Amino acid sequence: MSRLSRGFFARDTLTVARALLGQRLVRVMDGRRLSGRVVEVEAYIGEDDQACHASCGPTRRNAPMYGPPGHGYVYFVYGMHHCFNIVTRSEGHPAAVLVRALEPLEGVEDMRALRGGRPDLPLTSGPARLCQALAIDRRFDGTDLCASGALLFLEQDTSIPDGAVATGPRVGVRGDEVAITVPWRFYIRGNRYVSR
DNA sequence: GAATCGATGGTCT
DNA sequence: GACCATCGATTCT
Repeated sequence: MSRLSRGFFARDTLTVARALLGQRLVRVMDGRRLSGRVVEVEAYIGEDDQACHASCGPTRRNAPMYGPPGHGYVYFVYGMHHCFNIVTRSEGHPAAVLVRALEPLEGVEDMRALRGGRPDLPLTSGPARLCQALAIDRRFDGTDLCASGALLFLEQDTSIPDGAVATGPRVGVRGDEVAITVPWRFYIRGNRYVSR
């Protein structure tokens, strides 16, 4: 199973978002692998995108978005949730892809425990849920997903044909008409693990 | 099934 | 002090 390298993430953000569908996000915890196939993502691109955290220019929080590609950008919202993004393009261009949903593959029992042991709640269908299931928090903010020895990284997995990819407006965003309507959400059509 | 609401704290002006 | 790239429970039709 080959790891996705820097060059994969250094491309145009929409290209990266589309290409991430079907790839495997892997978290190594206590020597065990927790992983899931990426089934839903959203792109946030540049200071002109009013829904992007970089829309007000560089701040302490969004600093990783301005950094090199292939790094994590993890932020804390609503006083209790984390969301995981992958930085794209090149240093100085603030853009990232939010991972919104995974299809659980490895370490399902560990994920269940991390989610509170509740059998009735979805494991990884939602940006905050997957962070909880994979124990992703701000320790991974700014970390290199391409480094050897990384505890969070991506592996090449399933190739998704164009016909199986759906797009639409991003979920839960605010901003101008463009930000609200631009179809920068990508997901695998019909996949049961896509959020909402 | 849809709509609504409370929880809870970091970040930025 | 306002604003959240959410979730889960509750309360409706």
